[in-house]
Amino acid sequence: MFLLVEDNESISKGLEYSFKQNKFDLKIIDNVSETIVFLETNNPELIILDIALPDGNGLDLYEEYIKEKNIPTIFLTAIDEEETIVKGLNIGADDYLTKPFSTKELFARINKILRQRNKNTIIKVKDIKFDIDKMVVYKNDVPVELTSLELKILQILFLNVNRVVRRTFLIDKVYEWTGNDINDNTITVYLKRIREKLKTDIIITIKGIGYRIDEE
Amino acid sequence: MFLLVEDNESISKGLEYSFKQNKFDLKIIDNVSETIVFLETNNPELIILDIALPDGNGLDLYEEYIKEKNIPTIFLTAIDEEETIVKGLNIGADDYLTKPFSTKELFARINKILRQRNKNTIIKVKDIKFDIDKMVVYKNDVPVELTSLELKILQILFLNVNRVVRRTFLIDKVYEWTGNDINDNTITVYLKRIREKLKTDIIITIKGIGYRIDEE
DNA sequence: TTTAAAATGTCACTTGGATGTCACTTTCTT
DNA sequence: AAGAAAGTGACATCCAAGTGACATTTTAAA
Repeated sequence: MFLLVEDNESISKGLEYSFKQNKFDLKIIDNVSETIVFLETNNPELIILDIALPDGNGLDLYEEYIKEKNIPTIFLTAIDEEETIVKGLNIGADDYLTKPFSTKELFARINKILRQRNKNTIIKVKDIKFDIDKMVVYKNDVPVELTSLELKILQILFLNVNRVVRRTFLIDKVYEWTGNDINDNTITVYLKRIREKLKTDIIITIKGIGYRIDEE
Repeated sequence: MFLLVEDNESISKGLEYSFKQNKFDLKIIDNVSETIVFLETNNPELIILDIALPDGNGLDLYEEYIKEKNIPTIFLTAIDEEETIVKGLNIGADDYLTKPFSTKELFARINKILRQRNKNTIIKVKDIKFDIDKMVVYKNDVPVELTSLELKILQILFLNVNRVVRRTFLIDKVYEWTGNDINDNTITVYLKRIREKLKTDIIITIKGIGYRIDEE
């Protein structure tokens, strides 16, 4: 099932029709908050996401609720937003279209993404490989046994290669479901354990801020 | 056997040669009516179909005689027909190529389609075989008796070979029709029963995340 | 319709690895 | 050099998955 998040009715009605023509199941939502709720219990195979929405910003929505779920996303942007978006793009897994766009082009992009999808999403940095679909980490092609929280944390870092991940962000993401107050040191300890198991130095500490993985 | 329906001789001769090179059996027909007759008694595994034909339209031919037979089809189109075709496309099972195209690309698409085809019927991992069409599971070619829910769960795992399937996802999929709240442990128990019946270790537990079947 | 067998869903219990925190040390920054 | 942030090793606790048994529901057979 596909998800379209778009508040412009002329666009959403049009796509609704085209998708039906092609026998695709398309769910349409026109605001951020409903989308968040929807994603709690649904896993669309692909999301088409407008950037400008009545109650928020598509990019933020993506960063906070979609990225981690690793759902392929196509952004819809007005031309003047183009600059903004390209920056945040996890190119390969995601794509964007500038309005106005042709349905044909949209379908072409969907095809491209779904084709890629069938391959595994693997992120490689130096001698460490993270297979997101399998949720397995390899060092020199040998699987490394990580616990679920270690995986979760490392995944966040890998999904943000070349970008600093704040400690607070990690705590938020990893423990959002529970109401527990988590000791700040816990994150430190996990980072230690991850480094220990991977025997690697790819995770850089930025003191006072967080951690970052660099690719060369 | 493959079927090419194309009236442009420079294309058909070229492909005839390429297919022979690759030891593929290719039947060539240059019009609609003969194709209809041919399909009454033959079932090519894939059809490459030109849209513009001397005595009719490839799309109509497809709609009326091919679609129902569920034969994978690649359309050949001139650029200005592109708009028309994309609409009718059963994306995934079918594909299209814009003329001029490279033989290499054509073969790539054929491969892709045939791969999907095979993948969707029988999936084999180690000594376990899952026939999706029949919905039967074999261990060393001996059918194993699974209940319907056990099958459903195993099917989801097999359709996601090499990918983690989250427990929540399993619950969603298996019980989407009912509104019942399902005990989380239920999934655990089913996994136990499946493993018991199959006497296999192909289902890997990823603690805190879900389950995964790996093909080697 | 009745009845037995099979399927399904839940419970209580176990277990070993996962998790979170502490007290302490080291490193970085100014 | 001092203070703050991050790293370390050890430890107590917890919890997710696994298990066997059982109650209930569905199905098919008599």
